[in-house]
Amino acid sequence: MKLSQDIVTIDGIDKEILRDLMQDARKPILEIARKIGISGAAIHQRLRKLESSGLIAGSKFVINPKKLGYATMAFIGIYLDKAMRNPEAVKQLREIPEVLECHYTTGNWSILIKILCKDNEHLMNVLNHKVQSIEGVSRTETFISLNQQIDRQISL
Amino acid sequence: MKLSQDIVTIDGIDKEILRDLMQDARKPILEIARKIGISGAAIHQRLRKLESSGLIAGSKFVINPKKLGYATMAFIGIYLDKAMRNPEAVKQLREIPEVLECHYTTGNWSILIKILCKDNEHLMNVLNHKVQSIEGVSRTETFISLNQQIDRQISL
DNA sequence: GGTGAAATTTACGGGGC
DNA sequence: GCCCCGTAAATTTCACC
Repeated sequence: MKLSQDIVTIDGIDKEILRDLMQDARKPILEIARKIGISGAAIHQRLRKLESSGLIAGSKFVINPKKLGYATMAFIGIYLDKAMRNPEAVKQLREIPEVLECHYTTGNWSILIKILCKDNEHLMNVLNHKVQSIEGVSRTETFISLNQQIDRQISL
Repeated sequence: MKLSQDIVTIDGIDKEILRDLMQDARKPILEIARKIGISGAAIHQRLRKLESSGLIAGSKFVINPKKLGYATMAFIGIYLDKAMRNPEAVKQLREIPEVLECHYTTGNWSILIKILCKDNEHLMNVLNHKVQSIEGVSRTETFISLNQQIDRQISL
């Protein structure tokens, strides 16, 4: 088991395996094996090593939120009164299911969040009744994503 | 086959299946079946329906970028000279592998991107030599993510 | 690291209810 | 919409090189 701070080195075969699975997590290992030209067992043990190294964080089904009526994504920059209140504010942000990401950031804001709502009215409700009511939040700046053109992971 | 604009309605069993697979795309269907208490075939045909409805967009292996030395995430607001140049600018942003997301946004900027680099120096290089050199980009504002506290999908 | 084969478990599809 | 069942395929582990 590698230590958490270690950097993992991978070769071309690892990259090929990961590229395939990053695109489709349920792609059969044997199919990848046939394509690359090594045995399924070899890929299996490479994956086990990559998992235990921590490079593979997991796998996810990806849902299309629009199909559930969630069509409004927005980024919200948050100004906090005191930097010391940050952990408590994050804890409360975590309780808001519409919040998908939360970053401590450099620059104007203390925190930047990504939020997913059904529509503008829903967004307004979340902003006014949930985000703004968190203690320490003094002001917010909202940027609605009119259209997401790129969405991908790190390229190997 | 449902039309693209249709909203999909799902019941509690669908939610349970999806919640499991959103957390681990390789979780065996039979395991989910045993947990829920219905047959694997039932889950199988529910998944087929959810896929053809477009609600399931796919599946992904999730990589931990820090293990490859990518430790600096940043959001960059981009001002463009002319709104008409947007499609061309996005096309060029797509060629920059460090760019993970790209959104047309309301507010100050024309575009907001999320970027992933190894360190601050790498980020500076991408900004100065790749992003800033795109025609139409007049100014940028950078917000470095010091720490990402929340990262999740829509909750069902 | 890799192979190849055996054993186990899953995925998949049809027919019935 | 779900179950049972048969077939095909995938996963996983093993001894061996």
